[in-house]
Amino acid sequence: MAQNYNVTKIEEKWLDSWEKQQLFQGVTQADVVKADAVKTGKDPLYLLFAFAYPSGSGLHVGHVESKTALDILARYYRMNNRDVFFPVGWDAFGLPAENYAIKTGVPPAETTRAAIDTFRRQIKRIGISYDWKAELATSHPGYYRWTQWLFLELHRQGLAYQGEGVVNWCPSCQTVLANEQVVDGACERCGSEVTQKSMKQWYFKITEYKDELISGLDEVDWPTATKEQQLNWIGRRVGAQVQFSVESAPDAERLACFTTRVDTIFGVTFLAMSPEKWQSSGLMEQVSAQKRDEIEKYLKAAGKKTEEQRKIGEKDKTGIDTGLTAINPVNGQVVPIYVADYILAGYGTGVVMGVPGHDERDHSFARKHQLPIIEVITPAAGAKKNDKSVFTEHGVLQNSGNYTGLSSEEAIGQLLSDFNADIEKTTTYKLRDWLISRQRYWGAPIPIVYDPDGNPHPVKDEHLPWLLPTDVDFKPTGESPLRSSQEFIQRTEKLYGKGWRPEFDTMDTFVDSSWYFLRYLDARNEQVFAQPELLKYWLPVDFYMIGPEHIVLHLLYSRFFAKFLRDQGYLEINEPFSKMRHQGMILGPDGKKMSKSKGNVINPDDVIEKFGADTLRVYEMFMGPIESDKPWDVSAVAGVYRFLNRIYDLVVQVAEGKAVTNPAVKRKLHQTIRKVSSDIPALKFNTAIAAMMECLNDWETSMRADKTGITREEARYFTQILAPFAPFLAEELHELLGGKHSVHTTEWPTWDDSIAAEQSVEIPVQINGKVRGKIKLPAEQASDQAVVIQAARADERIAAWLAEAKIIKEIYVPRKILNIVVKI
RNA sequence: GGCCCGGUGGCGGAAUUGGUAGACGCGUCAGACUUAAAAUCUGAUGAUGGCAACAUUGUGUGGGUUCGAGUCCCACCCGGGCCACCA
Repeated sequence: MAQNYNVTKIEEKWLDSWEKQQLFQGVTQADVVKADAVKTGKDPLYLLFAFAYPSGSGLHVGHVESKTALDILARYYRMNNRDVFFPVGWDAFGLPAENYAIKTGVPPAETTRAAIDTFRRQIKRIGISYDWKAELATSHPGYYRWTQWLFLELHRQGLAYQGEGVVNWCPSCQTVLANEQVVDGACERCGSEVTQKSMKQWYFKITEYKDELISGLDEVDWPTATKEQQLNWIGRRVGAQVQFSVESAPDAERLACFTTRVDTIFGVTFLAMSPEKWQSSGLMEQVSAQKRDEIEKYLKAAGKKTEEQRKIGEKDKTGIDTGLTAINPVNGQVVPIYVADYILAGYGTGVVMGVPGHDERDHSFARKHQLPIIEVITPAAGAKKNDKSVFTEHGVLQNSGNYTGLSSEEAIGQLLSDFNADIEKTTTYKLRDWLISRQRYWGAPIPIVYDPDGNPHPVKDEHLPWLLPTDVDFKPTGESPLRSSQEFIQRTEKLYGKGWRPEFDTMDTFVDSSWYFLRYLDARNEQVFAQPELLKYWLPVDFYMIGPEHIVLHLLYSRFFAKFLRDQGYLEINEPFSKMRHQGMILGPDGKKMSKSKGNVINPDDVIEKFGADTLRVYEMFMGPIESDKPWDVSAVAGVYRFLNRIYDLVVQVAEGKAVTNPAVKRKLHQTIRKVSSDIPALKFNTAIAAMMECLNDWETSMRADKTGITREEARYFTQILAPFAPFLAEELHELLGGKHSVHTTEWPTWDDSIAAEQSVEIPVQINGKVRGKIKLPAEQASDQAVVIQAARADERIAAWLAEAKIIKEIYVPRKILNIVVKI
């Protein structure tokens, strides 16, 4: 009877053998690649997995899922004669290692190295066919030397600049955060409340590419949701800027308001300025002395508010009347000017025309401050009214002078042309420049030095890599840890002169992780970040698998770098990632997100120990569609293990000889090859596995019945289509069946449609859309409608249904269904 | 509040994109083997009624289009994710 095959022994045997053969390695050597490309004429394929942060807890089942999925593609395409590049690396800089260092004093370099070693061992153990020769880690000087080079390139082009500004400050991490890293007013990483602080920081001018970052999305095959989120983040809005002059100070600069709804301009009953805008406007001078105190008080209170409190303010819109008034350029209406903290400083102009009739925020502000509310838009005829008190959609203008009766769209166009001195078409964006300075240790040092007068200068090329010092105190002080390094300061003075100081901040780790896919192509090159020939040969990335958590930032930044490098002549592509998909999350057996505190974590090592890596891989691929979230099912894993054991059992029987082809099983095999061959490129791994299971079931049944099934050669096809999924078992079985070389270097089997074709067809027969019977016909007769109808009428059950009825219509969809429409 | 996914047996999920709903796997039940258990094998398994053939019903809800709807259209309900005082 079937005995479990010795998983551990087999898997370890092949691990060893593959390692010795250096299977799948070495493709990144420039000369090899060029020679290969010319000689073989192979079609290059770049498969990319979003590299991981090597956390101390090691590989989890989620990693296994996405890595296996890509590995299946890599193996499949190699067998289909594509030149596959499938690299691996580590997003090794980052906070967890530094926080650990703060706690224990163990340098991040050490913990990171240990973590990488663990990951590497685990990844090899599950048989991922990475090209290890291209392995990289962002914390390695050989890598961050080029991160620094990239910074300097941007600097040279004026796209890396220093700016003083109010920044998000995380008091717990003791660092500045990018806007993108602030979630609901809290630090994305540690959850502490973020405060505001004014500092001098380095920025990358990503806004330079804002329009191209939008239009480029048309070129790529990405999930629409991802594109939407990118668009949402860039936040392009077309609207108008309306100039309001200040009535009480005719000489003062006019106030520009951004609005997407100029059509509501007759409904303006006040102007509102953000506190920040007010402070920089100089309007305070125009205000009476007693008002001034009140306003100062308000500004102070607003400045103290945290993001969280501002949110609560959604319901309670505070603000203060400045006593100043402005003139509506369209109708000359005089309206009061308020300072209100619900106005965002960073969006539009920081001044808003208040239209309480048609904007919910303005509405609640107006009610609180007893300002008039004018209705100037009504729903268009036929349009549905929603029951909200404030009508915020487009409609038809009312109480709007000459414009009354126009639609919103018409009015916007008219106003823009009638008032071109005061109303100007404008586009605004939410996207801000990227703040990259971090007051942290474990990151790439910003390659800038300051002269004794405090002016920044780029670190000279010959001084790269601008090494991260090691003699630092990790304890957070609110200042950059690099300040505590004697070596760092001495180095700077030695190389640049007395009184020179290095930049003490390091770069946001997103900088490291947003160009690694370029470095993979030539990871050991010390002259350039990658040779042009290699970049040209491999780019763009053909398929990128990435977790949904990196949708916005990582992709935006990577695209920005690619476009920048293209403009500098290094790349020829517009978009770095042609096709992208996201893997779903593997949930615990309880259907909840895995977490240590819930105790529902599945450890891949345990599964490997019990069932082997093949079972782990096949199970994870069988769970369901790759992009959806799915819970772990402990007993279903055993089902996959049974499946693999049954394959082993059958193949051993075949290898022992005496196997004869059973035409039905052979047909099934060809159908299965066809199905698996189309499912893999479509990422439908679960149905590919189901098809192999079906094939095995037929094969097994036939073997049991009369010792027939498929021959040794045909069984080898089966091991070949199994190989991407279960590389260890497939290799073992292939050898058992007398395969000369590794199954992974064989050519993908082809199927024969004529063998795969079914000989007889079963056609369901419906009466009025309900299946009442089935008829079986030889395949060649099934396309003849007359024959099919005749056969259907001859069928006993159908005849009974037709006896009392009058046939109205017969619809035959060849080989699929016959529907007889009758009247009873 | 906006946008994006999704809702199919006891469970994970299939369904040639408008053509037999429930492939495949898990679980459950019954049986074989066993002193027994595990493992393995065989069969059954959406629900309701029936000894059975079979009938009715069934893909979140209510309508619609169609010879035919899980699939398309309209309205709604529920769950998940992302964004959100963005004017």
